[in-house]
Amino acid sequence: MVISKLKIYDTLKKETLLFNPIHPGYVGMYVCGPTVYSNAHLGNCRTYISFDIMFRYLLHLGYKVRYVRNITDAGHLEGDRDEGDDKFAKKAKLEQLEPMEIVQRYTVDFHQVLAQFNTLPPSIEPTATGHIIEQIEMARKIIANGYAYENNGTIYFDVEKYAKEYPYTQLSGRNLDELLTNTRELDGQEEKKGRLDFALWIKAKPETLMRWPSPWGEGFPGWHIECSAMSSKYLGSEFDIHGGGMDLVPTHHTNEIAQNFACHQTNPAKFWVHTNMLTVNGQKMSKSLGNSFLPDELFSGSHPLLDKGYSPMTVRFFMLQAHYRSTLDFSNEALQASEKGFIRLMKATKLIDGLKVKDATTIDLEGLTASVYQALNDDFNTPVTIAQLFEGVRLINLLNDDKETINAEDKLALKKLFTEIVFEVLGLKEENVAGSEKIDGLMDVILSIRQEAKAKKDFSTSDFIRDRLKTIGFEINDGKDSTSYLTL
RNA sequence: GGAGCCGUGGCCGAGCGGCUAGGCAAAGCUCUGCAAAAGCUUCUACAGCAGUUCGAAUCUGCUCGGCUCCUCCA
Repeated sequence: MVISKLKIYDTLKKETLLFNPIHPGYVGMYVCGPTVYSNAHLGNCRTYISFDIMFRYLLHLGYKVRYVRNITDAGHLEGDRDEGDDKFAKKAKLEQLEPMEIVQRYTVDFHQVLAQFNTLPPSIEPTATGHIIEQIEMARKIIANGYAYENNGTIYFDVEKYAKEYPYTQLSGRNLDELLTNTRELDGQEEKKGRLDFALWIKAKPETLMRWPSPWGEGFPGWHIECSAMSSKYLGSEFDIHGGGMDLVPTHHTNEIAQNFACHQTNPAKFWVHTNMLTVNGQKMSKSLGNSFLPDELFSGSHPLLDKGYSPMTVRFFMLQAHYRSTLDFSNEALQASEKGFIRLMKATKLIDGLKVKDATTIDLEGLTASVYQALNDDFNTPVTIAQLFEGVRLINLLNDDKETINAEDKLALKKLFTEIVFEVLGLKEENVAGSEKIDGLMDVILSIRQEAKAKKDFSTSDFIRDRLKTIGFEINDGKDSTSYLTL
């Protein structure tokens, strides 16, 4: 195991602290997953790619990680008014489908999209509908502990009572009094005692499609309770990392912490980790603003704001060139720059195997390795990690041009560094893998014909071959005594 | 209205008291039949104003501009 001095920023304490797992060698991580009532857009993907990096790096450091990411497939209301249809029922009525057909469709879509971005599947992916009993049980405990009350079949969390004993607004940094006075007056909330109270369990109306029996009659769970119930079930009442998008801080995660304290008297997570938003022209990408990109529109280039399509790995690389806690602006120019940079990185990575071995090493491999790990240990700073890798790219190219030398042992270490960081930790992979034996053979034939033409100074033929190959994705590079090709 | 974040060279984006970020683009050079690739070199910036400091992109205050949250949102 690499000696880790990993530091992570905790939203609750508002500082970057040394990470030491609660149980040495083991890490429990919970990330709020998607509500599967529509297609995942790129902003959603950014969050899950960010947590994928954390998952991968923790695994790389040798931890046994249990990564739990839920699927919200019930109980998420439109407008959080604690009444009316949930998002699935609404969409189901619209499309004349069963709510669970909606859930299935978008769960499959979510998995396909994330697989294209080469994210690892979580260890456990629990659903809200599969944990109704746990949610009811948790609501009962919170009632028994005195922090929730029933009104006509609906259970509300008593925020004002809770806030007298616990720092309810600690995560968001808000002032409770201002929240109480500034919160908007919403319709249909006269059943609540306090205006900040939120529902743990909601009574079903006659037309409600998704409903379950409970001690308080038929109903369905509130949104926030599912994460509290499922994280407690699979990771215990205290675990290492709880993550999600920054937009979950003021409501969802604030309420989750409140539920956990009210039930278990504990803050569930040692580190609260939040990813920043993906923006388009400076504005948050979101469905309601109508500026969201679907991954497929990006890959194919069919979105009106794009000049061309970009591959999943280009997009992943693009996202990793910004830190997860910064906003990242999405544009053609930025994507194009990333595309070229990514190709350069992959080309150099492929060159390592063919480097000539000498007696001595003239590059500072130790320094390079140390700076790469230093960057990753600094709150998963992938942009700096990549900057260091490009220093390595320069060195690889110098080695390839015989301007520096490397011995056998260091060549292995260089190979290990690039393989582990580029592929395992950053989760990048080669695309357009051609290199089959038949293609190699075919290219040998074509290149030898071109070589003959060059020898006869028939440059129009040799250039024709080179240009045509370029248009179909083969880059021809004439070396001193040999010619190589790369697939782009 | 309240809470908070941000404004870095042509573009993207790190840094967060002194030390080269990096990628892309542009220019020059080396190499080459010409290219490409690669290497080297150049462009050395921190919204504005004032202050703290031996020293500020980095700390403080104000101004301007943008964004997020307070309503579902990753």
